[in-house]
Amino acid sequence: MNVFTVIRKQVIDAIEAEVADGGLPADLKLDAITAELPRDASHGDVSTNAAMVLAKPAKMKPRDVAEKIVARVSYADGIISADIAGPGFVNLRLEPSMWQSVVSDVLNLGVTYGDSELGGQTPVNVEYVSANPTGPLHVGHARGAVFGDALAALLAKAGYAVTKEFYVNDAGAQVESLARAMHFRYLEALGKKSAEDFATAAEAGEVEYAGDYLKDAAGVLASRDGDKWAGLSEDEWLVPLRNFSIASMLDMIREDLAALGIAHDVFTSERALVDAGQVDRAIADLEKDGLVYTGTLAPPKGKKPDDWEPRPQLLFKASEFGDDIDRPFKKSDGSWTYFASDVAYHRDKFDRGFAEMIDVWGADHGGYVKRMQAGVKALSSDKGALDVKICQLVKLFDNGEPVTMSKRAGKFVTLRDLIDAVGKDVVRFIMLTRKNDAPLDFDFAKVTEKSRDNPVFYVQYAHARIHSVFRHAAEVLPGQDLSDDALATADLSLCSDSDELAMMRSISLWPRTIDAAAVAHEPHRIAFYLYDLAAQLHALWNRGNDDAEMRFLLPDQPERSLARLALVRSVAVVIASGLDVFGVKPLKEMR
RNA sequence: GGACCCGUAGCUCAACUGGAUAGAGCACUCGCCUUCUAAGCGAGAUGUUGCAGGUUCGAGUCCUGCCGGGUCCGCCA
Repeated sequence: MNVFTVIRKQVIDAIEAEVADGGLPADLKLDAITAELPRDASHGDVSTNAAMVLAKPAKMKPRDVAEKIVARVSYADGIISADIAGPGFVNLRLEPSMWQSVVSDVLNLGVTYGDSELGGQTPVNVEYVSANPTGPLHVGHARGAVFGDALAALLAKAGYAVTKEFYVNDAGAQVESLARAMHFRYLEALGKKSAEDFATAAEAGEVEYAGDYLKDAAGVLASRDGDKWAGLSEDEWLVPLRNFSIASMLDMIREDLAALGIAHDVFTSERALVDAGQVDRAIADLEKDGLVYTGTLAPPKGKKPDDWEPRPQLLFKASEFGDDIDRPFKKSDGSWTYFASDVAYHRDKFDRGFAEMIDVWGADHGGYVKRMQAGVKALSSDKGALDVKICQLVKLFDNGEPVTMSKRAGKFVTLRDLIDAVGKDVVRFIMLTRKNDAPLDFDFAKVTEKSRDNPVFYVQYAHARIHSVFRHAAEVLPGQDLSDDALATADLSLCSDSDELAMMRSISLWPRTIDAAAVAHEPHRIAFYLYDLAAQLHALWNRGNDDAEMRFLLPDQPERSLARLALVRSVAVVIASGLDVFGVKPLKEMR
């Protein structure tokens, strides 16, 4: 049960009863009516905008509508009083039991409290990471990885049937460069080339992917195949070594992801799509719809490439679907562009039953969003929807000092470095403390600091404190059953302090926080919610320092203690539930 | 030149997607530990929400135009 939906229902019942009696016109649209916690507690428990929303269509003054609502809703179950405020808000004061009952709901449901039916098990495909299989994951990938994973968990909690997908870009020229670098490392492993040779070649730009990470894989290849590939021409070794390289890089990426607690459901290979003729088919279908033609693009204004020359190309009418210009499907050599195979890939997702798709991309792909959405509209006859979440850059600091990384030297801060430095859970939580489209500062010193301005610590500390209470409770209340089932039957009417009721209100916001975050595709809202919840818990805790009567454990008042234990236990459950969406383990102890 | 993102307190960020007097942390001052973790809590004040218009009962939020910052801009994925 959700307090807000219950109250909203009662407001709507009141309006419908009034309509039936002729006090309000029929056919009013009730969708925009809300029931929410007012920002200011003096405005009551729940506030509704119904009168203001209905005033215009009903051709009445907001306050007149409000009076009609108040007259009826005042007598509804659980409502003590209703009054009109400001421009026409109806403020409701609820029976404390309305909030108190939330506690037992939470204890009965456990971490499934907050699960919703919002999604109706609609299939949603969340594609994230999708890093090129050419090296280990780095910091930039970490944010998209965590974001996508948390978004997937969030949508699952909100009742969607989520598939987590990784798109493997294994068809372009970059994997051939990878194969060449692998071959070089392989010769090095056999002792036929030296590290100096490699450095020279890398310096001259003859070998890309100069990082050391290929060495291990090359060693594996050398011990498996001996010098089998050493005397052959590139034509002979390129394909097998390419396949070997991709496979070993993917293994490495999967291990990196596993270290972050991430496991995708589906890996889709670009090359497999191309080989299966899916690109040809997808483009042919668009051609049938008259959306493909051969033409010449105008050069970009203002910043013209030096080697610009007009060329006729196979183009997609992206501009008919909201993009700025039409986009090329074929390169001048006649091969497909990356965009063409990406269209085929999204067509493939759509055909697999995903009308709702979410792609998580890095900041440098911002300019690609419109064309991909245009592509999805075209290939799905406007039945598919693609939301693209762009994750902005992560700026690394150590105690306020920027951490520089040079990708050139093959030395960038890897995902592993991050995890080794601060731990998986800290990485995950911090990456979710900002909106995806805002840049994020990640300070190695700060994220491990034990203070209020480190949100991970602060939330975990609240959880640990609650567990600490329970460790003591066993001594203070010997023989009491402190299980969730038992606490769910505690007499919560003994928790009637205004701070305790406020705590319950916050707990009751959890389901709607989930829904709102899921609809907006914004997992970061959970981080802020948890932070606020933790702050309230810490505040309530400290009430006990000032006033012994407010301590959770009162040896001479077992009933009241049990009620308070039920309350704080439900806070712990909600925190655990939120951290669960983030893939973070709640801590029972911080010492 | 164009497209996309961002612009809120000295700094870092919120604001329940159009609601009431725009809120937190940091920094600064003062106060709170014989008892559940003081790694915490309480009190104290800061704003022309970049600027100018528009839409309506009501705008930080939506629309238009400027200003400033970032990212990107045919055959790289």
